[in-house]
Amino acid sequence: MIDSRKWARLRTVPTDTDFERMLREADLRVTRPRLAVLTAVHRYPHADTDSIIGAVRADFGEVSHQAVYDVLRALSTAGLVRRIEPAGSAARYEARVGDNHHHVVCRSCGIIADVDCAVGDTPCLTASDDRGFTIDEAEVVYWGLCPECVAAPPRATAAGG
Amino acid sequence: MIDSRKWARLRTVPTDTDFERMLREADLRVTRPRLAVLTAVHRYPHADTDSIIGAVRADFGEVSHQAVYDVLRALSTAGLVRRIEPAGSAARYEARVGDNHHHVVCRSCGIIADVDCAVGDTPCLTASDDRGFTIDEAEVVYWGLCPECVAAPPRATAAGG
DNA sequence: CCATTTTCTTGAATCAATCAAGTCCTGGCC
DNA sequence: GGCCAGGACTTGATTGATTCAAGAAAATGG
Repeated sequence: MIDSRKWARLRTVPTDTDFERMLREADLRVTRPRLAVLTAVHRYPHADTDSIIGAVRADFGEVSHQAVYDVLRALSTAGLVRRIEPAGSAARYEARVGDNHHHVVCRSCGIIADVDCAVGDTPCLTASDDRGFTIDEAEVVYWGLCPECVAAPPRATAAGG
Repeated sequence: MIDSRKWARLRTVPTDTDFERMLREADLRVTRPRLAVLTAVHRYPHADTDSIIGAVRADFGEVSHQAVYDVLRALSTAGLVRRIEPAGSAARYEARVGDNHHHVVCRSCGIIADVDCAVGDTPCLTASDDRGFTIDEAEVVYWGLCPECVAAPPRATAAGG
């Protein structure tokens, strides 16, 4: 299911040592499950919790689903990963943090892609009327169809990614 | 819990007959549960399913939760109501449809307010790079704190509305 | 008023996520 | 290098929102 060798050939990515350092710098204890989850999120951007559990178990061994949930929460809180929840989908996670990028979601197959914001670093923060709210983030989700689904709509609705 | 008389004094809103006409025009059969749900969504914008069930039962009588779920789906599909799902919240519904407005969500109490888009009728539809997707909608959610929560953060986290 | 088709009721099931209690392990200390 | 305390992981149950399924009831067209 996962060919990490092939993947390693294709991209330059954080090593296990990098992940360890990231955890330490975030004041998080370094554990195998955490390294495995961090690796999985980097390897499979926008994966949902279940896929991450699968990936973690594939290249590390049995880990409880609860541990993965705990780790994902810890990493999100620490800012090492970002949690996204497109309507109609379970929570998904990505390792690209710190910039304010947005997402395109395919209505048909559910696949998600990143989109840089055109308006600068903290974009869109200007609502026409903020209703008195103190706004700190503008989240943008573009909905449509991915190239594959435009060409040939798949069997079922939503999912996968 | 619901003072419809007071509410009626304050706003001019669709009457029961209007709702009936809306349903017929959408090729939906006119039933008491549907009228009740449609009324509730108009009366309580951004309410979640559970609140809608409560409102429907309060001014109509016992209705199964399943019926409300079914009706909300039918109304959403027909475009008579719009379903929104802010991260961390259950599905919510609003009757303001047809325009592309956005939402501000309070991180503390969960309350939602409408925000008109500054950029025109079909705003934000221009992603910096659409990744080959065919985009048909841009959904914007502003996150922050509502005026009340800025002044005095409430007891618990998230919810209400 | 009847037939057809849709909608509603009842009750169970699913899925994602969380809670809780106990065991295990990491990191700091001697 | 071993010990301790608090944090992290395992196991198992539970919640909450939503959906599935089968039959009863009601709405529309004739």
